[in-house]
Amino acid sequence: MNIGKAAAASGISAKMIRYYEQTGLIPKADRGDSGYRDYSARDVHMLRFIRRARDLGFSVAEINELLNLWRDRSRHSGDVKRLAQTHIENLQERITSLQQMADTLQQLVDCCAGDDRPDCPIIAELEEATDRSASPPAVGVSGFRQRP
Amino acid sequence: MNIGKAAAASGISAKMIRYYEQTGLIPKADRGDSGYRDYSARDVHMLRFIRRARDLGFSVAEINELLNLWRDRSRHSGDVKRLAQTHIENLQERITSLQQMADTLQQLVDCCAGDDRPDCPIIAELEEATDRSASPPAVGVSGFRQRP
DNA sequence: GCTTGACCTTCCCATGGTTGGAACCTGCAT
DNA sequence: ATGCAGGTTCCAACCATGGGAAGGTCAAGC
Repeated sequence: MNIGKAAAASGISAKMIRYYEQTGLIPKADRGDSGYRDYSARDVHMLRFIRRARDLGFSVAEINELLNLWRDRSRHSGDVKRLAQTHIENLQERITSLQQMADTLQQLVDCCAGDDRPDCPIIAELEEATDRSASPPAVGVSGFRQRP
Repeated sequence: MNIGKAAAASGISAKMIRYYEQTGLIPKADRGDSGYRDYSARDVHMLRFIRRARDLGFSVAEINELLNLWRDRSRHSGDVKRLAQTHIENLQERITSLQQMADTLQQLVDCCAGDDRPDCPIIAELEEATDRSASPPAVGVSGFRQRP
């Protein structure tokens, strides 16, 4: 099977398959007489494995570990579980960080009139942070009010 | 004020200040006789503005727009609000995506015994996705059960 | 004056995962 | 034979950031 077929069958682009081979994530593919890479069903299986791991947000380094565990028939599921849990914690950290950004920004947006006047709490906040997390004003961010 | 002081005062590293200048996000700094960059309090103000925008997850391109709006005294707050709202949507998309990953993975982790045996629903899932989103099995992912 | 250490300058390189393109070769169908 | 689709390698770019080398400058202490 050519790299194009393998790409279509696995959901990983031909470009990335070559890249994974180059960086050692996957072993070097066999080559036919023409020099074209040749992939077996087993290879595609591995590529699909990689694809699903990427879909779950694992880094290439983590996928490397997962592949080793996958190949290791005497693996301990505890090792897999630890890896996954660490990754979940990683994801949660990123989520928390992004959510904080979104929340802060949403507060500002809620206070912004959004009209043709220049006064804007969003700009004001960026200009001079009021550290609302320490002492949140009850009335609203930066004291701005919507146009009545 | 030297770049080091400006960096400390703004929270942006000297490296990044030079980078922002090079890429045109900020104007070229004045230079003293020695060739050292010289920053005014106003410059630091702008750098802090940038820093806060980055803390809210805005990209450099978006910060460029924000800076233009900041400098524009006849800006329309509606423009700022739109920019911020688009960014919030962007953040929410990323959050949703990450949360889905975390949820899926958490389900798998919950089903994994995490002991010294090789059987592992996480590996099994990666090996052959069961597309649980389409028809979620009530009993558990991949039918794995914890060791009783 | 001279040394020392901290700071500045520019320039290049690396990260991670992915995509794009150029230049060239092969396989297959007409 | 001709053309096109798809393979090959290599090089570059993205974004934001950090690291480091090689060399110039400032300020303090002797």
